[in-house]
Amino acid sequence: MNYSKQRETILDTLREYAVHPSAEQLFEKVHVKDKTISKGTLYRNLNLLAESGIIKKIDGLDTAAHFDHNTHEHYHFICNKCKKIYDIEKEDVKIPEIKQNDEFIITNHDIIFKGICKDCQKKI
Amino acid sequence: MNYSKQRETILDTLREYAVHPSAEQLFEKVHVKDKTISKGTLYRNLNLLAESGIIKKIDGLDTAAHFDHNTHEHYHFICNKCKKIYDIEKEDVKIPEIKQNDEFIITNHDIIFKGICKDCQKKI
DNA sequence: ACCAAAATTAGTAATAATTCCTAATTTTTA
DNA sequence: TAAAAATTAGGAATTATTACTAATTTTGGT
Repeated sequence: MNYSKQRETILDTLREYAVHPSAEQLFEKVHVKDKTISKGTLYRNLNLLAESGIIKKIDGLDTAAHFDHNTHEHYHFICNKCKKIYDIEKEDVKIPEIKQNDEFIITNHDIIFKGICKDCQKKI
Repeated sequence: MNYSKQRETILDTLREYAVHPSAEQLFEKVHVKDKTISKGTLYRNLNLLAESGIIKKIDGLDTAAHFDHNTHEHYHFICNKCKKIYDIEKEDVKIPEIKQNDEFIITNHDIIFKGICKDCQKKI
C-alpha cells in the first residue's frame, strides 16, 4: 500500500471523529478538510484500511456500514431510540465461545447488543 | 394484520427454503409459485413478519439483509469462503452477558461468528 | 349476502449505499 | 529522473430497499 495524502486525511479524520461514523458521516468531515476527496476514494480507502486491519468495519447497525478506528477487540451497543453507538469493553462481557467445534474454524465474531441507552432512559 | 394470500406464500416459501435467504434469493423462489408477487410486496411483508416476531431479520452477513424462519434464539456462523450461513445453537455457546450494566438496558443481542466451514476446510 | 372502511396489492419511480470505470496524477523504484 | 505501479476525481452503474398510487382484496357490521 503506497502512501497517499487522501488516505492519511481519511484515517486522521476517522481517529479524531471517534463516533463510529458511516461512510456518509465521515465524508462530511473529510470534505471540510479537503473538498477534492471523492466518495470513490473514501470508500476504497475505508475498505483497504479495514482489510489491512488498521480500522474496523461494523455491519448490522443500520443499512450502512460504520467504521471504527478502535481495533482492540470490543463490542458495540446500539440504542434503539437515538441510534447512537457505544463501545462495550471485552472485559465487561462474558466472552462467547463455541463449546463443540469440529464443524467450524472460527476466526472472529461480532456481538451487537441492542436496547436503550442511559440518556434515552431518562427521557422516557 | 389482515390475511393475505401473498404473505402466506412468502412465509411458506421462507419456511420451506430454510437457508437464511436474502430478499433477492427468496424472491426467486416466491416468483416460481406466484409470478405476480412484486418486490414491494415481498419487502413489505418480510418487514411486517419480522416486526411481529414471526420471522427474524439478520443483518451484518453481507450487504443485504437475510431472513430466518427460525425464531428460537440462536446465532449464526458465516463462512468466509462459501458465504453459506449456518445456525449455531444457543446451548453450544457461552452466552454473553454484560457484567456491569447501569448504562444500558439490553433487550437483545446478535452474535455472528465468522471463519471457515467444514466443507471449505476440506477444499483447502 | 352486501357494502363501506381498512388493509393490501402490483408496478413503477425514487432513494441510499456502494462499487465500477477511465483518464489524469502521484508515488515508488532503480 | 524516467518508467512502472498505485492512486486519484468524478461520474456512471449497480444493488438493496423504500415510497407512491390507483386498483383490488379482506373484514366487520347489518
